[in-house]
Amino acid sequence: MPGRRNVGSPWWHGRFRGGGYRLTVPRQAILNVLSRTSRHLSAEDIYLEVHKVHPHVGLTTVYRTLELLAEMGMIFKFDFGDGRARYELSEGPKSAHHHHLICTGCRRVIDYSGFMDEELEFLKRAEKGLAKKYDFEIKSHLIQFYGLCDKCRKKKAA
Amino acid sequence: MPGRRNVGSPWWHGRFRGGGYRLTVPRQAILNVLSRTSRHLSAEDIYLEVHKVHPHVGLTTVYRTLELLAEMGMIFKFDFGDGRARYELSEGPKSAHHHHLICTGCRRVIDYSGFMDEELEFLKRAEKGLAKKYDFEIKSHLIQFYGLCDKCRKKKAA
DNA sequence: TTGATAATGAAAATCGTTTTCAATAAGGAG
DNA sequence: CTCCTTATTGAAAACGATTTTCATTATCAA
Ligand SMILES: [Mn+2]
Ligand SMILES: [Mn+2]
Ligand SMILES: [Zn+2]
Ligand SMILES: [Zn+2]
Repeated sequence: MPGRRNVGSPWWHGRFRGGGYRLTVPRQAILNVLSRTSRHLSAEDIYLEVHKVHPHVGLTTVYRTLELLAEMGMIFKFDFGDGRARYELSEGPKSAHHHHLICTGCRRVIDYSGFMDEELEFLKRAEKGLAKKYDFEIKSHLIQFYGLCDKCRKKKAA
Repeated sequence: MPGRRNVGSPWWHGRFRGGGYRLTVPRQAILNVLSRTSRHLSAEDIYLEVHKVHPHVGLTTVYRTLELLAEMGMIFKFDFGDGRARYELSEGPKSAHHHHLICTGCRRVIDYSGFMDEELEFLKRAEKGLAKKYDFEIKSHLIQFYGLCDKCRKKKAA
């Protein structure tokens, strides 16, 4: 039965071995949760989700794992202004480079991935200019738009 | 002695009267601190600075005032990733629209105000496209670049 | 199978920020 | 100017997300 051996061995296994890290049950569970959702989960959200399958996994471990994954560049950590950090997978089959629209009325967060060509153009120029002007090497960027979603705009009008 | 009357009556006085707010000693002191610096102060930074002149002003009042000023749009509140909010005046004689370069090596924050024409171009297109695609009305934006400053880059090379 | 040690979990600690509540003071009315 | 309403304040306590501590457990290379 060839091909059966690697079932349950997702794409991220190699990343851990490389860094000298151990691939533990909590870490796999957390990565599974993150890879299944397109939402922007908090540490507690993830803890609760993991808890359904692995009730013994603690919130502390969730925090530690998220910190590690962020260091490894496997997840992004965001501050959308509601007092808790939120996380999402940075790579993998599903996720693509995107930014966020944040509704200041209802706190809804919308993934936004259009106009990446314009953005790339802007970033390329900025990167070059900033490197020269401030002797600063850009590694990553954060772009967020704040405003009102359709529902909140209609609510306001009423 | 015409012209003497308004000494000590800065440009922001009118903003308070308009909103039905009282222009108190702590609020003026906080605005004075913010208007004198180009740094990105935390609530405690501001508290300590105000404390030199007005030792009776409490940290609680600083937090409350900062919240009010942010609501009024007179200051911006930032998260540069060091676990505390940082503030800067959003308008006034000195400040101009700008964004931030954040060194992930030493946490230094550099004000960046070049290439605003490119940015404006990008934002204009994004705004229009997002309004149509997501029915979302952009009110403001946050752009931050992360990377390594000159000193940290040299340190790393050594 | 075994040993070194990375990783874990429960509880306590941390720390920036918010809430509580009685006392104070800004500023309009008279 | 004086009085009065009430917005504002300050000290202390509460809050809540995140981090630290430390004894126990589990990973995985040998
Ligand atoms: Mn997203
Ligand atoms: Mn700035
Ligand atoms: Zn909304
Ligand atoms: Zn640096």
